[in-house]
Amino acid sequence: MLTTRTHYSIGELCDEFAVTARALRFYEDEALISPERRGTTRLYSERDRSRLAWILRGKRVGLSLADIKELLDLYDLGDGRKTQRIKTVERCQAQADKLEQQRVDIDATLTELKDFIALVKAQDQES
Amino acid sequence: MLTTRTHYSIGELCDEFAVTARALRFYEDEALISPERRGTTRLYSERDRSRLAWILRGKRVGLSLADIKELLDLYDLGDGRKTQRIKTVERCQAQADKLEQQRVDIDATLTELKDFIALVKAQDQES
DNA sequence: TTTGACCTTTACGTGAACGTAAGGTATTGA
DNA sequence: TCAATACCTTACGTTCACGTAAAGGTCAAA
Repeated sequence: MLTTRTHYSIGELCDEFAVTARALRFYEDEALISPERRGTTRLYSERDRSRLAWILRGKRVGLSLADIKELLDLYDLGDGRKTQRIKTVERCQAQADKLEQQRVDIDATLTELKDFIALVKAQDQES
Repeated sequence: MLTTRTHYSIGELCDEFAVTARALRFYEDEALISPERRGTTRLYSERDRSRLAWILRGKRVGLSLADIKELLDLYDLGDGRKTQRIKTVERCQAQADKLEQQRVDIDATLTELKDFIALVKAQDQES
């Protein structure tokens, strides 16, 4: 039976995700993760681990920690009153729109970069 | 004859691209743009204008000003000795790889965001 | 001529996201 | 028993990308 680990030390997560312990503690200060403690030592659960993965992916696409926290909180709530659900959808949609625009920009930049690379490589051949 | 303007004041570029004059002067300090001067006043050419557009798109995809400067400089050079061309291709390829990864991350995040939005909207109907 | 709209420089301030000591605790293997 | 290893907290330092005065120059319209 291929079972997943239930707990990770801070060092293990650091190795797995290539982040520093300082960063993980900082995320905790900012209330993005809340690992348990055994004494003073942090014990990260599987859920903490996947939240961390989400955080890091959020960072890679350029979201601020504040944005990431907001989205994680919205996921956590998931429900709530109707007025709040409307706000939830609005905020998520706004982030989604930003990401769509980013995709367009990335595609344009990639096209230019690749064209330029091809150009320089061509010069390489002709010499 | 639909001709393009040849010069822009700092204020005009600020309006067009929705950036502050402080930002434009900062980019100049960092050697990303070098507008001419009429007296002390900056005169941006069409080329400066398109460089600015490039800079801002670079920022939107998460490049640092240092990265952007490097790429702009590489574009400017365009040629050079063979050893340098190799480095040029390497650096460009590295940035391109980073952007490809970012696309993947954006797609994943977008999928999750949209699924979540759909979920919350569905809850909205059922109440 | 003076008001207002622009432009300039110099220089200190700011928020985000950690880095980096400095010093202490707890467990573990030689 | 002693040293290494891994964890902890507190707190000041750092980089990036500008923001924000403060103080002033230039030019056109009223």
